[in-house]
Amino acid sequence: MAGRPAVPQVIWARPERTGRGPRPAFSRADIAAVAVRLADEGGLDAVSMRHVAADLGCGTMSLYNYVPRKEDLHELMVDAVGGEHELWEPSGDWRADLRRVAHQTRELMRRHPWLPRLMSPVYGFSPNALRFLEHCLACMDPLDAPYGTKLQLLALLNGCVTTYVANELATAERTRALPWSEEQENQVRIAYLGGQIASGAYPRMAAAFTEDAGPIDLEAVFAWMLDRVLDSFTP
Amino acid sequence: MAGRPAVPQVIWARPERTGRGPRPAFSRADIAAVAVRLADEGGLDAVSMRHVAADLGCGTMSLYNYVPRKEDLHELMVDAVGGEHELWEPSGDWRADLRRVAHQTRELMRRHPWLPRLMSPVYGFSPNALRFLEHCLACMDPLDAPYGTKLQLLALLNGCVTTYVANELATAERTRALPWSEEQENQVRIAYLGGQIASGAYPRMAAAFTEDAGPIDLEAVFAWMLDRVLDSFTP
DNA sequence: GCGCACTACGTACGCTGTACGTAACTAGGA
DNA sequence: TCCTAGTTACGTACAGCGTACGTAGTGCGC
Repeated sequence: MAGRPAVPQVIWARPERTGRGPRPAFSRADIAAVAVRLADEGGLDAVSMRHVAADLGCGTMSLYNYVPRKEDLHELMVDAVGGEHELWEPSGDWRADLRRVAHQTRELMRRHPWLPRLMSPVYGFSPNALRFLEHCLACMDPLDAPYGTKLQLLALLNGCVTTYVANELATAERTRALPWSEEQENQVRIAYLGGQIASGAYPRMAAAFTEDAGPIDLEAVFAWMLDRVLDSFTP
Repeated sequence: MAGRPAVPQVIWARPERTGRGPRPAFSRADIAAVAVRLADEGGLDAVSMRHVAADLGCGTMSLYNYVPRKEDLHELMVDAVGGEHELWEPSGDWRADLRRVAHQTRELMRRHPWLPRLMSPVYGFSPNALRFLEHCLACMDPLDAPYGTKLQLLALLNGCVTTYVANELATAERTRALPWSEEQENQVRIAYLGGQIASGAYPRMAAAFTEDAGPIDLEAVFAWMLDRVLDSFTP
């Protein structure tokens, strides 16, 4: 009715097996694992329906029986690596626990550099995302605040971690597909930037870049950021 | 030499006009304006080399004389809307000024919902980005801290704003291309989520969703987040 | 045992970014 | 002043993408 409106579907609401017909040759976990491996090895661009199907050993269009749209494949991938989160018994110190969560998330994203680009609040309802959220809320049990506030803090924290790691990884991930090296690219960019700064139009930027700073300790900056966000939270 | 290594280029280092040959029919600003309009109207997917060229009124491949790679087109777009930032004389209250910057950035992203997806630190050296950074640093002149620290705070602030707005916009932007309505999609997702919560496996999530919360005030949450990040900063 | 819902998959369409070749044009050096 | 080298303009072509559709074949529920 109404033409062909294509009923919307959340892939998690679909049963993996309905009973009728031949038994499926693969599980969702199989498919997600293949897609994750492809993305880890060749970047997100290497994850195409054709590649995943070929790696699984089936025809391209067969994959559509398991994954109706490519976006659902992405959702499977995010959920699959979300399962790598280690969940522990909360210690009673919610700040320490959330710090640990954040560091773990950062490690997860460094293992799977494509993850930040796929992160989206609409994926927040996958099975492993629900387990993760529940765990974070459990860590915050000692904190006396409404759940709404806790969820806001979690969103803020995860947002900061995501952008931080995305920035960390942006250049590397971007460079992967380029025909020239990262140093070459950086050299050109720095040369251009140097010219702009030398023009005198941006005195503070110039000062910032000539400032005697020493090498940046990414770990320290990350920890600094976490402290900013967590320690400031006094409900 | 060395085969065809294709020398890397930052588009800003290329002069718009070299002197030789016929005078170009368009300026970079023209091209950026067209691309931005297309993205505003039809989402980022509507920005293809063919569409932009057609809208400019030239052949597809002619566009490559102005924009060597599609990524450069994105860089042009980010820079162009960066020019919409209103820059003012710093008030002396750096927190208030940065708050104003953040609100402006949010408005900018709501006008151009594709912006968060294109935001990347490698675009940070475009002309308008330099102007913007210089302005932010000027706002922070009353703050006694090394420029390195100021830049970290700026990165943190911009990161939070970006993810916050990205989350705000994700569903809307995502829904644009779907053949079914946003309510339909949400209904399906909520129904599924309700089933999961009712299973009893996620007691805190269940409590969070049954909590008497009232409607979320996105403005208030945004302001709350800014206060968290800014007020916590005591060098 | 019948029928139907499912799996499997080849073909095809429209779209993408862009490499390459060719023709027209114009400014700088002789 | 003319020549020529570097640019602009653009059509063609290719490889790859997501996926709609049609056609077999399979096995569970009735």
